[in-house]
Amino acid sequence: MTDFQSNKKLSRAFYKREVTVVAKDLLGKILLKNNRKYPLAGKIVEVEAYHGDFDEAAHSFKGRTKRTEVMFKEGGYLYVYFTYGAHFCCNVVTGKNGQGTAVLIRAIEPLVNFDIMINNRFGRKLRNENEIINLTSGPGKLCKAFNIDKSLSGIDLLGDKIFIIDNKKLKEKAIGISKRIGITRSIDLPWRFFIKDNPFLSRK
DNA sequence: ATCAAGATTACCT
DNA sequence: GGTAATCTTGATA
Repeated sequence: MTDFQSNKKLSRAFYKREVTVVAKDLLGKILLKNNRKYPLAGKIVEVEAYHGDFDEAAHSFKGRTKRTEVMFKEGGYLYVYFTYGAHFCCNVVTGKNGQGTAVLIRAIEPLVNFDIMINNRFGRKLRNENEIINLTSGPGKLCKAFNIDKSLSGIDLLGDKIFIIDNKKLKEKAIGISKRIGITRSIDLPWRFFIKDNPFLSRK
């Protein structure tokens, strides 16, 4: 029993707060997915906030569609989308019902059952240690490693299949802030949050 | 029915 | 540093 497993699952109230607050507070927390027998777990080290009201980069900006419906739930649900014909990305829905705000999980530091994540991601065993740093250092990569796909979109993070558990609060000076990555609109919002100097970030 | 864009990644020089 | 791959979604006809 590793120590983080005795910590508490994050509450509905945690997720229902304002999206940038939740985004920052998710850093250092543990994402856990219960597989058949072995749990997959990793520390969240990089996130981005998206806000449907005035943020043109958010999928929810243009209103409800079949794809983005999940993003308008109340905080504490998972929103998964498919992009570039190849990758799934997972988000934590935040705020009140109908708001359309969510936090994209961009990078994770793997903690347990590396062999399963490695197999999920590469379809084989580890060839060299350099592949560890590349395992979950990006939104598409971590979904592959955790085997997260669209079938999990809309799932409740207060359930037992996939959830996030609490961890020690980070010091303010350990957190970095920047513009978001890979978008073409509303590019100046400083809504990317990351743990400074963590080796598992999507960009140096 | 057709089309363009995309919250990315891997592989190339 | 540049770009091809790949297909779902949402918009337009």
